[in-house]
Amino acid sequence: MLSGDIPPNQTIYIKNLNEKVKKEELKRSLYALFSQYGRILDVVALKTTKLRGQAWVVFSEVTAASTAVRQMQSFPFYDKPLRIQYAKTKSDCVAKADGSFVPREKKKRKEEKAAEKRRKAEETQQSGVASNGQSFQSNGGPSVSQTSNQGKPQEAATPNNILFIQNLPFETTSAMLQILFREYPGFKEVRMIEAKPGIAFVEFEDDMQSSIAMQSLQGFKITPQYPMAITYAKK
DNA sequence: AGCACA
Repeated sequence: MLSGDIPPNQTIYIKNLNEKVKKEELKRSLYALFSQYGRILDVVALKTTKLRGQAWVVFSEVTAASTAVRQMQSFPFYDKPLRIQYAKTKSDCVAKADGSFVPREKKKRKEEKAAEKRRKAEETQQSGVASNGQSFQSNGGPSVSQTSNQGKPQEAATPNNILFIQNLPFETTSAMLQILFREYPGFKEVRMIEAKPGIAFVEFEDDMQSSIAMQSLQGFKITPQYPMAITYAKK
């Protein structure tokens, strides 16, 4: 099997990520890029020596993960092709949702393993040694787990640097759209067609930049009754 | 290359 015989999982494991990208930006960009395949429950990325260059994107549906694995395979992301597989284990946020979550002991490192051993010994002989002097200060990360966003359903959406905007109020002008879209890096131009009111094309320099703008402005209302619907233009 | 949940 191409995915390295790992069974399907609603979480995808991504490697070969550009390690120069800062963690929060990386998470945001991954969220932006992958939310086209479905609702994302969490994005996990750490920059420890063991885990830099990798990330996990947790979808609410396995089918969304499958589509993402296929369609975003080798997608150039910060100048490096994504390598995507299914994750090997269930994500905590999923376990928490289905009730199977059990907080793990931190047996990641040798010292911690040793600590655990000590602890176990302690347990068995009921000695009251309060030896664990670790003042465990979690390094204050805001842990940007996205709150409930509306996920766009999963269709064969092939990324494109050109976005297709629909459901615009007829009075929308390209100048109005420019004001919105030019905030996003890589913006090139807005094109509208006189004969077809309510739609527009917005071009970016590349797929990634268009994806980020799409995610950010998805559903944006120019007027209250018209949330804009953004998809990739057809190639 | 590397599968975690600060």
